[in-house]
Amino acid sequence: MAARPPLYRHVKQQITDALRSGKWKHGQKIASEPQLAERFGVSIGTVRKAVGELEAENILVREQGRGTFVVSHTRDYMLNVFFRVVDSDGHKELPTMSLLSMKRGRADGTTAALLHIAPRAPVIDIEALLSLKGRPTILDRIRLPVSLFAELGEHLFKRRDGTLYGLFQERFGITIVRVEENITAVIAGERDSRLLGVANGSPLLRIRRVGYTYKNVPVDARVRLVDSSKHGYLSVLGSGS
Amino acid sequence: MAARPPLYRHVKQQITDALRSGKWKHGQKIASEPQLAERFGVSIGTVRKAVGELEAENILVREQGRGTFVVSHTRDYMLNVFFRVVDSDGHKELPTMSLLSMKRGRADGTTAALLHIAPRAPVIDIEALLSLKGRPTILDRIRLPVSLFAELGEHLFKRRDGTLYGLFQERFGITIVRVEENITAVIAGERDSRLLGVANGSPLLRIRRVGYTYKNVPVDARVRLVDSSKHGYLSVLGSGS
DNA sequence: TAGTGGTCTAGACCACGTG
DNA sequence: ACGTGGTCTAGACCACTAC
Repeated sequence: MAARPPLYRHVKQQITDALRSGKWKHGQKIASEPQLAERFGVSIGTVRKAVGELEAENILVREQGRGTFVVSHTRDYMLNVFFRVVDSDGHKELPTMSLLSMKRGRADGTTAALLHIAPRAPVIDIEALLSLKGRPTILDRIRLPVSLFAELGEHLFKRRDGTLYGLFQERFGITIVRVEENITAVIAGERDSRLLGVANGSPLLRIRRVGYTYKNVPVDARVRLVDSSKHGYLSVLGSGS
Repeated sequence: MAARPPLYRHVKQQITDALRSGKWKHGQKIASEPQLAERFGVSIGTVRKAVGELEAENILVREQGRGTFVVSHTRDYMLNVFFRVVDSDGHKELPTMSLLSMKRGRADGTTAALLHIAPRAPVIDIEALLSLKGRPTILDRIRLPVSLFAELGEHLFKRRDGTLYGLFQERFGITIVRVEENITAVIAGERDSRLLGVANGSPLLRIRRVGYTYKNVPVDARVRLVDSSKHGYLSVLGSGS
C-alpha cells in the first residue's frame, strides 16, 4: 500500500538529480518555470511547489524578473546560513583563515563513522586557525575523505579569499546543503590555549560539525574549538513571525 | 511608493491577530479553509498560502481530514522545537524540573534590555534544576516580567508534569513562538558545581535564552548552565534535502 | 456520507529586470 | 517590449477523518 508520492516531489527529485549531475552549476540560472513545466509535463503550479521547497532548503534562490539560480557559497551566503559565531553585540563577521597544517592520514573510528567511510580509509587532515577582527578565535581540525578531495593541495588555500565550502563547490563541484553541529564545553589544552592566545585552562566551546551534501551524504567532519570569551554561538529556534 | 503587501499577508496578519486576541486557543481547531476564504473574501488558494506560512513558523498545524489547529506546547512539541540538548547517542529526552527558588525582584540592566522593560521594573526570579535520566544536568535562572505573569506562584509548579512554556500557554495564554540562544563556555562556580554535581572548575555551557511570543515581544529571559560532559547542544543548519 | 486538508490544473494579471 | 518570477482566482479531484 505504498502511498503514491505527489507529483511535485517527483519534479523536485528530478531537479535535485540534475543539480547533482552538474547540469546546472552553482551561481547559474536554471530553466524557467514554464520550461520546467513543459519538460516534466506538469503545470506551472506544480513546478512552483517543487522549486519552492528547494528554495526553502537553501538549494535554489528565486529572483523576480531574473530567474532561479543555484545557490553559490559566497561569503555572504556562508555568513547567513552556516556561520553562527557572533560578537557580544550580536554582529557576525566571517573569519580569516590561516592554514596550520595539512597532511594525509587514515580515519579513526569516530571520523569514519561520521563520514560513512571504512575505518582507516584515507583522509585529509587539516588544521586551521580562524581569526575574527585579527584575533585568533577558532581552531579547526578538519577531516575530509580522500575519495572526494584527492587533488586538494595546500596551494589551493594560499590564494584564497573565500571559504572552505566555497572551495568545495568551485573546485570539486560539491555543495554543502546542511551541517549538524554538536556543542559541548571543554577546558583548553596546553597547545590549544597557546594557539588561541588564551590562558591555559580557559573554557572553550567544542563544536563537532559534520557537513552534508545532497542526499544526506556526509562530506566533511571537523572539531572546532572556539574562544567564547568575546563571542557566542547564536541559535534561533522556532522562527515565528 | 510603499509596495502594496500581497493579499495573503493581510490574511495571515488577520489570523495572527485572532490568535493573539484569544479567539482560538492552543490545541483548538480554527475555521476551515473555505470558511476563512469566505470570511476574508479571498480564494482558498490565498488562505492556503497564509496558513502555510503560519504552519512553517510552528504556529499552526494542519491535519488532513481533521482541520487546522493552534499548536499546543505539549511535551513532544517542546522536545522537537525548542529543546536541543541531546545525549551522546544523539537522543533527546525532556528533563524533569525541580524548583529551587522563586522570588520577586527588580530587573537588572541586562535583563531589562532583553525583556524590553524599564530598568528596575519588577520581575519574577526563578531558579530551577533540570535532570536528565535522574541526573542533574541543567541549572536555570529565569526572569519573567511581573506585568505578564503577576499571578505566577510556586503552587503552579508543584503539580506540574508539563513544561514551563506549556504553563505559560495554559495559565497565561502566552505562546512562545521563537527563542534565541547565545551559547558560550564558562567554568563552573562553587555553587553551580555543587548543584550540578560536577567538580569545581568544570567547563559548562552557558546559554543565554530569550523567548518571544507573537510580534517579537520578549517574554522570558534565562541563563542556563549545562553540564555537557554527557550531553551536547545540537544545532542543525541549512536543512537541505 | 459529509467535511477536512492535499494535489493539480489553467489562466489572468502584477512587479521586476533586462535589453 | 519581453521574459522572469509573484500573486490570485476557480474548479476538479484525491486522501483522510469522523460520524
